[in-house]
Amino acid sequence: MEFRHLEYFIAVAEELNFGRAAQRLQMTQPPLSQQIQQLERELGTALFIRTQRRVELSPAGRAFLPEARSLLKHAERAKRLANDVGAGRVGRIAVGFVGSATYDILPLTIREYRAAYPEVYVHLRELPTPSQVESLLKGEIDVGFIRPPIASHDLRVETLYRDRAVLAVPKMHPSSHRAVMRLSDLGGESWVLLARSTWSGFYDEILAKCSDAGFDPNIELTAAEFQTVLGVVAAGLGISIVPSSAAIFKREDVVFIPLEGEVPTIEMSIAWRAADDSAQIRQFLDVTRKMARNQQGG
Amino acid sequence: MEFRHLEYFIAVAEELNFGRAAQRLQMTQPPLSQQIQQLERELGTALFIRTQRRVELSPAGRAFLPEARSLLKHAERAKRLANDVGAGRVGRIAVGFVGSATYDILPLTIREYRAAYPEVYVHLRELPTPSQVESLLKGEIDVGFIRPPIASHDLRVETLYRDRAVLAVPKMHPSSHRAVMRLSDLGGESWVLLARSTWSGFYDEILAKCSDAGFDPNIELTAAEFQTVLGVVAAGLGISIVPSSAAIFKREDVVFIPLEGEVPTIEMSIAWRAADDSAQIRQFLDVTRKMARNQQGG
DNA sequence: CCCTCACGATACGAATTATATATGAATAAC
DNA sequence: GTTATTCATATATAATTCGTATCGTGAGGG
Repeated sequence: MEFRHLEYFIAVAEELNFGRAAQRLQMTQPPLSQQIQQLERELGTALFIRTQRRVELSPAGRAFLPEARSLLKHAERAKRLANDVGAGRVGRIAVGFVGSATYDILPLTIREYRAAYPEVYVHLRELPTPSQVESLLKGEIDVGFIRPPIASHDLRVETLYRDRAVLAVPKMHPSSHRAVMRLSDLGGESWVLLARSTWSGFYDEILAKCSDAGFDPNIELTAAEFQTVLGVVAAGLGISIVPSSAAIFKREDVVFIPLEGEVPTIEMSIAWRAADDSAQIRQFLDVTRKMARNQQGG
Repeated sequence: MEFRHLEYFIAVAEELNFGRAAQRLQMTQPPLSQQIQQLERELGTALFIRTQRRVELSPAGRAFLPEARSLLKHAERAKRLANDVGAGRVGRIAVGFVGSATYDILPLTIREYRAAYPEVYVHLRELPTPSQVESLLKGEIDVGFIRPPIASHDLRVETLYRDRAVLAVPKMHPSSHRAVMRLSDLGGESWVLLARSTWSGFYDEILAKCSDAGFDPNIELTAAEFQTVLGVVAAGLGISIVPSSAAIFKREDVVFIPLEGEVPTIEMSIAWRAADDSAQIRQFLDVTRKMARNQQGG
């Protein structure tokens, strides 16, 4: 039995006339008769009673008709489902992100993506960059907002935007009134940095830039989140370098001062499996890129 | 899309290897690859990710797999249903019957048929013979226990059993002690007969036999059921002729006396549409004939 | 009563389609 | 580097569907 037989059967059952049914099916009558006979042979029962003048459904045919219809409908649904999933209109995508992505790019992207693909379930998971690399490779997440650099040939990385690094100093600090500063002025300070485990690239680069500027920073303490870093700065325990976007945590007692010259690169990137060319990923990346562009302009 | 494609897809999805799947399907690998490609083209999406070394399901394939399985199951159910209905194992049969069939043949037959075909819904309807003829022709009932004769070329009739006609007289009747009587002895009696509308053949035959016996019966009244007839006989309003099976309505005040010589034919028959050669009818007739034989023997 | 029409079944050739064989390309394992 | 494995492609063959022509059978009309 093939779907063809079901379509033929339904046509004959509705027309109760082989000739008209054949016409409707864009074919001639003899093959239609044959196909119906073939179906009846397979079912082991007659579907029609041919009374040499009119055709009518047998009890078996009457029972089979709704089944045949529902089978065709079911098949259509299955086809559309496969197509929808293939086109990324329905499904699931697991998104990893570093904490600092929640300041701007993540909520924008997720909101936009959900509006465009309401049938895709978006699973969100906050993870530091190294864990995201693992999770991507394991397939636990499909895409991740990360802080470069990462090293894996199986992953693709794309920079979304670059942020200026700015100095964060307590309001009571003697230099808090200055419009701009340079790293080389800061040799004697105590430092509060974002923990290396959260963003190793940033940490290492700050150390490298300080070294270039001729000093070895005196690191008072490290914290896992920028919010905590700023809290500690506010308490007067030291100064820090943060992305300008961290300024959304506005505080009365902290002042942000732009840095002159070579500053640490502060990039937000998105990463995904190189082997994954699914529509979901493609579409999610498109939305993300668009949001990144908009944000950079603003 | 045809069922073939679904079977092929499931095989590949389960083996995740075109070669082994082809082997399982008793075919070679190239046509299997082609058929899968054809299916993917129709669905507008890839079902597998071929990574040149291993095959895995795409998201669309993962979504489509349970649908494909359920479609095949659904098709199997539909086939079995058609076959069951065609073979008369499930379905519905509407049975008409005259009141006097409830004395013996009807309950026996229905009980036996239900035991043999528990999935066939048996619809029962009490109707006098002429109404059954109409209902059979209209298709409102499929088979009927009737009292012959009936006249219709579109119906088939088969006699199930013949009953002796016996005389029913009140206990106080002067002849109530006699072992046997003949119609010709009964010229002067008052008669209570089953209404002509209930069983015209019987009524007409009694009149004919009486005429043969040399008298014209004085019909006091007619009733629609034998039970009522016997009640009136018991009340002493007259005597009657009834099938011996009507003796199940045993009453203290009525005596049944066998008739000698030519007695009215008392037949129970079964009728069905000549055009109807459905399995249900065939099987119901078989059961009915078997019950009729058993009963006659007993 | 014969003729014609309508309708489904059958017979057979043509076209389409699925399948098999042979082969290629790419990758992983030794 | 070589071999084995695996899926894709090209071409040939087999199967099957489909179209054309025709038959058989009732029903309706003249």
